[in-house]
Amino acid sequence: MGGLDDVRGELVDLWGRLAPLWGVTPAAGRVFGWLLASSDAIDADGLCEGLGMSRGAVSMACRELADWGLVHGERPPGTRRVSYRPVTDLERAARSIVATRKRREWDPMLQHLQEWIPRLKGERSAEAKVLRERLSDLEGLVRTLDGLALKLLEGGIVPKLGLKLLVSQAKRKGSAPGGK
Amino acid sequence: MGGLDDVRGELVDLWGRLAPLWGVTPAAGRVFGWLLASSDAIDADGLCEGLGMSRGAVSMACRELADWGLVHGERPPGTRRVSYRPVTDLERAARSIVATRKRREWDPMLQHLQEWIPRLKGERSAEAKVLRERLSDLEGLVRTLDGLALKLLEGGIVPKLGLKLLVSQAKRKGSAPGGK
DNA sequence: ACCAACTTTCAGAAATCTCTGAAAGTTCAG
DNA sequence: CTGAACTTTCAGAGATTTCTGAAAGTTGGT
Repeated sequence: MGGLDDVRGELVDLWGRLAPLWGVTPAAGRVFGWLLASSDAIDADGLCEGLGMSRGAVSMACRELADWGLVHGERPPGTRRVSYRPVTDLERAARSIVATRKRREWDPMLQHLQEWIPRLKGERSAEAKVLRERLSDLEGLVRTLDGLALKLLEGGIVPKLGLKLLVSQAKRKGSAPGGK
Repeated sequence: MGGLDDVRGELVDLWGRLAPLWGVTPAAGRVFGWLLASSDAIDADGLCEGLGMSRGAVSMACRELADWGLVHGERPPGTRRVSYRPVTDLERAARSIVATRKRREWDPMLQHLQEWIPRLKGERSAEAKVLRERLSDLEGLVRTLDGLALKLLEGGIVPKLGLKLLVSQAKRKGSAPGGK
């Protein structure tokens, strides 16, 4: 009673609210939160009941989470029922998120920039000149961030060694999560 | 007349679609795109006309962009009309975005984690134990990412070469990350 | 091949987010 | 202080996203 259920509820709630900021639907966020708080794999019925969601919503959410690489479905031999478990290797999970966002955000951006800049080459107006410059700057920035993302993806998210260093530095500088 | 207007239109469109992925409303994204393509500052009327948006929407969008630190309003002396200009220092703009997202996403996450973990201390169940472990892992990851964000914020975001340094140094065993 | 056990799909309902337009508020010149 | 010139606010309209629930589709055992 008490503690565990309360914390689980708040966790589900927080993930439900934060998820959209990450391009994940609220339902998927809630499901993931619930799975995090379970020691065993859970099947669709369990999720429906636990979260008060419909069958369809659970199905959609699980599929979405599987697409993001955040959960795995498993079918115990002898049954037809799929149970879900969250990926507990957080490093891997974070990597899938970065990869997906890169594909959805940076890649189309770069693609368009590369097409737009040449199309402005002919224009003489001041407007065109300014835009051309700004787009070039933007391209530089996006390439830089893209490179950073790639680094993270390849090198196992900022190899733990370096990580600890960064973290301890961050702590020293007092970056306490501020008020509400 | 072709090129410039076409590119501007596509730019406005792309930013309108990408903006929500960044927690920015579509309207604000479109306004920013339009401003990027103008060599001069533009006032609310100009934006209404150029983008076909209502007065209220333009006002909201400009306020939002100002909150993110992506545009500045300026009032030429002798008039009451505010004109807007995009921040062209992209490094600074990117920094505002990171700072805002950190505040909205990581900080509340950490705050909750720090509160939840102690509340599970009393529980004996296997569920509670698993959850406690997972939350601790999560805290570690969030702290790591948070530290990385701070690094970017403090250290003039991505001095293009510096970045590579940061990352490659992180890989190198034992040596402290350079920088300041 | 057939059935029972599950899962997925999808049209319409519901909830949420965004925009409009006009009224109210603010600011400055005179 | 007053009025003109702008900006901000906000209730309701409109658009978009998300959820439900039942029907259709799969799958594995027999």
